[in-house]
Amino acid sequence: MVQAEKAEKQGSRAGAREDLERAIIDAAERVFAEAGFGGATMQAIADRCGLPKANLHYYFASKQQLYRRVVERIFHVWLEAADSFESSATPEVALRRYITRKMELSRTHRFGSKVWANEVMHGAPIIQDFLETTLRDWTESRARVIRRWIAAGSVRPVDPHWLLYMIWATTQHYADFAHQIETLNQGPLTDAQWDEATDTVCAIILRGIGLEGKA
Amino acid sequence: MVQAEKAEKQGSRAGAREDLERAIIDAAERVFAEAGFGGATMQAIADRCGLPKANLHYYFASKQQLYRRVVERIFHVWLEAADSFESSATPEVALRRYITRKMELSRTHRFGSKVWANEVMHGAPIIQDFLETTLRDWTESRARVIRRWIAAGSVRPVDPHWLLYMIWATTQHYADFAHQIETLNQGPLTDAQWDEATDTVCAIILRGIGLEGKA
DNA sequence: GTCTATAGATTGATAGAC
DNA sequence: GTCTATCAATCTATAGAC
Repeated sequence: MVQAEKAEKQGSRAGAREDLERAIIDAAERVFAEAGFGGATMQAIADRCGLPKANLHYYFASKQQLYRRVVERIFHVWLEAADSFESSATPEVALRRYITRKMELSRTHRFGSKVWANEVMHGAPIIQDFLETTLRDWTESRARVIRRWIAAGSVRPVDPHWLLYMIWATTQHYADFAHQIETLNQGPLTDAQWDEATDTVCAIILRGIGLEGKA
Repeated sequence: MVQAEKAEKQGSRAGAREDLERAIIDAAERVFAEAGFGGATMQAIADRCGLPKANLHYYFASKQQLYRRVVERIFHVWLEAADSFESSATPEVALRRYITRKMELSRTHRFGSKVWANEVMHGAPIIQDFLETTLRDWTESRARVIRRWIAAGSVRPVDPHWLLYMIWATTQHYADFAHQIETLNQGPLTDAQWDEATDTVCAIILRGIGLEGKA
């Protein structure tokens, strides 16, 4: 049973529209990830969620509006992943939690990550406002935390931006370049390989900024 | 003067066709990088290199064939960047040279990097054969070198694949996500910032695998 | 709210004069 | 080799019956 039908069964209660919209966004996320914005067609999205093409235009005014909802969703999931920066006691725990969470999200939200990468690579024509407001604020706030760690002597002096870019790049690579990794690996990564890759990424970055062994 | 005209001036000598093809590939690289394969149009490529659209089909039978030439080019540039693995005396020098070279290429070949990322993200429909042959052989050959370093005790024990993915991800991030970085930076990175980012990436990775300070 | 049918615009590719 | 003109296919978006 396709997702749209699952959502339809719950049609009697209040959240029916939200369920159907979510089914459409799920389908759109996959299609946009696999074909890019330009290569994706409303027909392909409609087919994937089992709805006539015209219904998509009933729920979302345009292809672009549907696309924006997809990009917004992964963006907010990532923002929440960094709560560890506030809630963790030490830099070691905070960074290890953040990297581990981002690796998990690369595994579970592969398609959303790809859509985001696509959008940014093409100059962020749809979500530039997010980059300039929410993402910039978020980044500077985390950079301040890292600078406090450096001032306290627990982290070696580095520009926090290069460190954050390294964490984003490395973790998201496992989603965005999953196809290349799986080709080289001759198959999908096993649970053990995901754990090992996560441990290695944590170990290299933490040791690289002078943290490993202190935790 | 557009690139196609520059190439045309040299029309009397033997390499005229090659010059024109290169001008077309240069234009195509930019357009594919900015719009993706699906979003790119032959018209946009023709406009960028100042040729009528029909001429592109004279030199390249199809949009897909032109695209493949673009992807092949960046791929071979990257392969050459790793000669340092054979020609360098120590792991420190080899890895530092490789990372530095990859960072330079992210700055000078931004568009090629984006086209490659796009292609892989969409499942490598056009260049899957490269992934399975050339890239796999290249990767395993470098992995063997890294394992020798580990056996010799100069590098901490890590699966070489996770290390290579980290280097690829981090360096290519500066090309693929250049727009995001420049938005957060409120402008393009300066020469000093590129140097600093490169040094920081080298330092974290080398220290992370137990090399920093030995060099 | 859902569907069929189609309008209106754009695209990759080609034909044929020069 | 180069150009203009155009075909055939495909796409987004909408109109209108139910």
